Amino acid sequence: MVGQRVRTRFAPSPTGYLHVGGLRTALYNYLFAKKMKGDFIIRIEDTDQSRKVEDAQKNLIKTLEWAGIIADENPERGGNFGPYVQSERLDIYAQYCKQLLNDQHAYYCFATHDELEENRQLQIKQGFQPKYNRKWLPEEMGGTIPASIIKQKLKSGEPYVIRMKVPDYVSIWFEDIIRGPIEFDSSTIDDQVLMKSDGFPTYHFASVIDDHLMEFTHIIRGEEWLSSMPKHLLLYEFFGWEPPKVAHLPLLLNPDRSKLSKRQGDVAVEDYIRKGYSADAIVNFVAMLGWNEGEGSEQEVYGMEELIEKFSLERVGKAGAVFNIEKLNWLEKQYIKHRPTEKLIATIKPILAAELEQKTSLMPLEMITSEAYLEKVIELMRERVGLEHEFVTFSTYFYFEPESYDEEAIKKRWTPDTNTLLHEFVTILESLEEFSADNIEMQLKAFVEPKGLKAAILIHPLRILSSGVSFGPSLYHMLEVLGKETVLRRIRTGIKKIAYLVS
RNA sequence: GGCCCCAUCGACUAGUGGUUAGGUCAUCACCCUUUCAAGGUGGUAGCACGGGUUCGAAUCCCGUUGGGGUCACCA
Repeated sequence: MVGQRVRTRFAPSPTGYLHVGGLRTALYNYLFAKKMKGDFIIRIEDTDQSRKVEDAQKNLIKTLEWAGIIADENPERGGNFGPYVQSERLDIYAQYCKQLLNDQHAYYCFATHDELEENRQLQIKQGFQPKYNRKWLPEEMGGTIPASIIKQKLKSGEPYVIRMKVPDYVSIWFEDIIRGPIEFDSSTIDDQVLMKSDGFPTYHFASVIDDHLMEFTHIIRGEEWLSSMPKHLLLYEFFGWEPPKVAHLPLLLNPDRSKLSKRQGDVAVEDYIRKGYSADAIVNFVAMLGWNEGEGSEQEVYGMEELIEKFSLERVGKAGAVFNIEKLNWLEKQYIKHRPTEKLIATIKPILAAELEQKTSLMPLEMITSEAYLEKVIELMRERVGLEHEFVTFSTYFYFEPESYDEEAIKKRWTPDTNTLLHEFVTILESLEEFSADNIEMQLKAFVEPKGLKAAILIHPLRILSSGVSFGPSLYHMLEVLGKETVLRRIRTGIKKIAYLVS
């Protein structure tokens, strides 16, 4: 064990989307492995055939890679410890199960579902803990069923499961990297089913076998697995294997402190991708939910490389953390603020292209789709958007004519003289040789000051007419970017369109 | 309910016996300002409770309360 190359795993079941909690588990496994110059592996736990979802495995891997979490070994890429899909390892589990049977650490159980349920209800009614009653424990293991009966049942092809025999009244102790020493009494543990009647192993059995065979040195998983730890440890003991080190991560919580779930917001990483969050922000955010650098650090923004460099399991907290979307939003803004313009352009382009398929623009297409133009939009909007797609969706007026005008703002900003002033100023704008921000500002002030008026008297109406809304970047710069032709057109048609409001 | 885990501002957290309990998000006020942002300054706000241990506890121990997880032929 000492000096061994670190190997960690993320072992999701392919039942659908990637949960943000799963993303964090995968992240921590990845960070730890990379920090230790080891390997991170993805294994698919598809031992429940009924819950298997088509394409889920592909999607899981794809989403993880989107986040920058690249596995060294996975079902698609392969590796020296494959197969990495449990349904392809059935013969392996059968073989180890046989060993347990031979060693009398496991036994056949022919109880039916109804029988088990009945037993369970009875125990609950009597105030006992629901627990398998060991009806099928064979004589030679201390039970009542003679070997001959078992043999006969087997021969007749009756369905059965195989259960592990949990020793009575032994203390099971282990050291969790995050939580410290934890102790369980074996009498509280049920005789866990190892092999289901369909021939598939249960999670507990398959994961122990695989974790050993795949030579993982550290198991990092959610706290919901903490209480099944003793079963796993017993299995390691039965086989005479050295268990890996374990770390149980605190849960991610809803705002009401219950386990993070659907119904109270989005839990799928895919939901956040769809909304437009970037991998940088999501990874950064999720990493900080339960881990911090400590030592008085006040840093909030971390890139993947930096996380790898600074991550440590010892600094993972024990208490659950609420998934607070506001902080995510803030982080996203931080990233947008510092993201290279070229990168932003690359993500905006297809979004704009899609918009242009839906709506027609009166502006020259070559112009508004050019990188030079997008760069100017980004310059003006960078500190005003919360998500990348908002360079298009929150800034539509840079590409499309206003569809409506903020009526509230019009009522507030229009005086009886506004239209007259506007008409006069449009003529001035039209005569401008150089349609630059400085020039527009100069002209506007020169126009307004002799009249004893403030610039604001025209600034607001100009903004509303040319953008439709009352907020946005510096007016002069916005007009410059829009261009003379567009600005003149919008003011002229705008005045007509809002006439009903200001007559 | 049994077992297990957890507990510092509304949220994420720093803190490992002696601090005016620090930072970030959110929130409030002010400044900047043509708007909206961004930025700046300042403020409100926290050690769940009760016992110990100690000269001294957010920090260590016990209990209480509260929250969470888990008790399947699901993972």
